[in-house]
Amino acid sequence: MALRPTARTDVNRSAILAHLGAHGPASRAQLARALSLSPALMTQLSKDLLTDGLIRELAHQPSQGGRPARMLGLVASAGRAVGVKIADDHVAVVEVGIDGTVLRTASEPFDPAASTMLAELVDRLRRFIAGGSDTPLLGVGVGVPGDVDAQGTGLVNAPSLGWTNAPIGATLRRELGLPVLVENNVNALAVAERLYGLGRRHDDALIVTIGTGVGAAIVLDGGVVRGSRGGAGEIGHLPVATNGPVCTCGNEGCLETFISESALVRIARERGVIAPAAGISALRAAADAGTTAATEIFSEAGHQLGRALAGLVHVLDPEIIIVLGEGTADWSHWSFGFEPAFRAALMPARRGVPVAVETWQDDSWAQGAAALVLATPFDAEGLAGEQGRLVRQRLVEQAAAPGESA
Amino acid sequence: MALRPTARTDVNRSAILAHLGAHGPASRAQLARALSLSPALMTQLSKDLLTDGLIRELAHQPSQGGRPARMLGLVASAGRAVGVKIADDHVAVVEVGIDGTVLRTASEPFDPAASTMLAELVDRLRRFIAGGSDTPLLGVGVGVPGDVDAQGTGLVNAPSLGWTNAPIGATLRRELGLPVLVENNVNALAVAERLYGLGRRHDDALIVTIGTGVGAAIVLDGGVVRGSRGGAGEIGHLPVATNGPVCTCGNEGCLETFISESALVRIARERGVIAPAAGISALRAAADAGTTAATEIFSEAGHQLGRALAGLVHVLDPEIIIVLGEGTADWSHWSFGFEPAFRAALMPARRGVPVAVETWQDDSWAQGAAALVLATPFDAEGLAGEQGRLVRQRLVEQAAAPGESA
DNA sequence: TATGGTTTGTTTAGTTCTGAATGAAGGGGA
DNA sequence: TCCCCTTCATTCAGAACTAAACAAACCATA
Repeated sequence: MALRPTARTDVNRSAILAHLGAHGPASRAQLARALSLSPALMTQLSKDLLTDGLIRELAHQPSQGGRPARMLGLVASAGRAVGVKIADDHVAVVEVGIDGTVLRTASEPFDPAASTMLAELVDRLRRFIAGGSDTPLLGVGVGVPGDVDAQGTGLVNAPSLGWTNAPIGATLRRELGLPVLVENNVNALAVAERLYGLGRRHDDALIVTIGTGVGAAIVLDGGVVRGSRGGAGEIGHLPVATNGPVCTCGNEGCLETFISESALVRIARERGVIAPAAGISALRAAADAGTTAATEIFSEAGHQLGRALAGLVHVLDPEIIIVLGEGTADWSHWSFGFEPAFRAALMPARRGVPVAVETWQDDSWAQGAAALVLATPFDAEGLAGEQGRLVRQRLVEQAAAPGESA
Repeated sequence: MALRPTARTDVNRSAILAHLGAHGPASRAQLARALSLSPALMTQLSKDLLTDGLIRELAHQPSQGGRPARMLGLVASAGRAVGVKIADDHVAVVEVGIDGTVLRTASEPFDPAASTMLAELVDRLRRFIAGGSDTPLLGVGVGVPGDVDAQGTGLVNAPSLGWTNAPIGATLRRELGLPVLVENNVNALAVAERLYGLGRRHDDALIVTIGTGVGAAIVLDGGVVRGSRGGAGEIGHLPVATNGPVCTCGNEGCLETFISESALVRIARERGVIAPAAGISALRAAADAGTTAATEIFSEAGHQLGRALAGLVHVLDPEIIIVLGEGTADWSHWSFGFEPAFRAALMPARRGVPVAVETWQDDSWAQGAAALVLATPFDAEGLAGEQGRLVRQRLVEQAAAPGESA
């Protein structure tokens, strides 16, 4: 493919801002190296950004053998973003600063199958946004448990929510008058992980979530893989056994039927480890208390996950596997089965692939969605399309004239 | 002629040439759209290429509502490339024109485990190249059954050849004095498929080879995925059964233990379908003759492959699956088991993914390797690195001064 | 304390590329 | 036939970018 020099300055100015936001203050020389731009251009661009009030000069850094670097830092009030996580029973919303820090959170019950669903969603977001600070709001990121045709369009197919071609992006955009980016929730998480988490240092990573279900996002050559219809990363329906429980998808032996939360609960009930009406918390408590039958259930799940991920390491050759999600709270129990199965199933040449478990917070999903907005400056290939351009535009415009914010 | 064309012009000039080679003649406007360049720049670049004699103006095309397009086409004598396939018992070499057509082929026995292996390889290539036409030779592409650190470096790890960090790229480059690109053979095939085959119309594809082993290459967002160490696409060791035959990698239930050529032969012998000393051709003959026990073996292999590929469709969300390799000759037998297993294992939303079986020729592997050289112009991200730059340079220089001294 | 080396940042001159206006060449309807 | 529309291609002013030289600030070492 040829280079896309369209709107280069726009992309480069934003890339500087994003880099400062993601990696903290940096010198002009560091930025030039990181973004593959000439020092000459960095001088020019940083001058513009300084006069626009988007960045400012910080203290000098001690010399590293030559002239000491004058650091550049973001002006924190330059912008903020709103992230939305849509689940099958609630909506979580967060407001994050341009540097990725969470400023405000909210969570409310929500019925995605209701006919008034879209109006309700708009209403909730309007109220949340109204309560925010007065720094420019750059846009809204939405994470959904399903396939999204394109981030900028935001047409969602999510069987678990009962959605078929739900026009989330277009509707929110029209009603809120803001740039809106919609993406699969695991992919959004991967974007956040790449900006702020461990993925920052890895251009090829496999990001796996465990919780109510199991999901994955694929980072290759620094970008999150979407696939032809935005559906890449669906590892829950990898066949891992020739005969096994019947999955919701109609098949036997899907990975999900062994390791999803409901699968663990089902197994625990069958084996009498927990009461017929008890749930995952009972199983977790039993395992934490050292009940062998309970820890075995987690360990077996870890075993299945380990084998499946080893297969994916062979297919994708990532540098690292990063595990996230509500289920990571029980990782100590999973790892008993995971580690031996994973390592044994790997070819010798791949046996060194590290597996990292990131700390998980309640609002991580929504934070990931917000990262969609804050990541747009990196989006040179136009993954976010027109909406990404609008986000960049708002960042530059509103900072230049901070008076009328929507 | 331009005084000092920088990297970007170089890339764009080459992108034009590659597009013409891959997709046939095109108008300036079409090229501008395809390569995301402005029409203004296309005018400039095509003028340069015309005066350099690399392209020429063809006939007008009938109007499509406006001014008719004046088509531009490659000058066929602008260059050629050599492709090398290295297998565990022989080496195949082809010479292809800039438009991808095979001009000449050769195949000789070869022992990759011999200590004189590199010298032998150089010798064979020297002799082959000496017999070629006098159009400029742009470079040599090498396909190997193993992991390659980077196309331009060409450090190969190939257990099946007994190679550990074999410096194929550096050695050939030094000895031949030509740009050399080394890549995993399935990845090279994917590059060719993307340039000349069905993959031309698909930015996200899964390319699967069946034959002595089973392999895959992943095309995402238009590019062939290499993974962190050039090892992506290894699907032979996906775990597909909880207990099964022990694989050469030491595990149980790898896909390869069910569907590789040696696995089929082993099963056929166990079941008495073929004689204990007979091989794959005997099994094939039996199946072609309609022997149920033989067709069943293929059908079972198809079943396993179908389930595994369905899993990968969920993970990668390709637009299409393309099947290649020596084994495609028996596809009619495979498909009995493949189709139902594949379709059934897919989630409803993905059930429409087409599976295409491409015609296979003996020299397809080597042709794929040659495509590495001819594809370098597309290589904006520098996958081929310095060697790619050299290929482009040769293309421009040699065409600018054909025959004369430079 | 000079001297040379290193890293950072700026300036200058010149190239590459885009946007917008314009010309070129044809189709189709009243 | 004339007029408007579409698509293809070129021209030109100016923006974006780079390379290369230079200036600034600091360290190390003799």
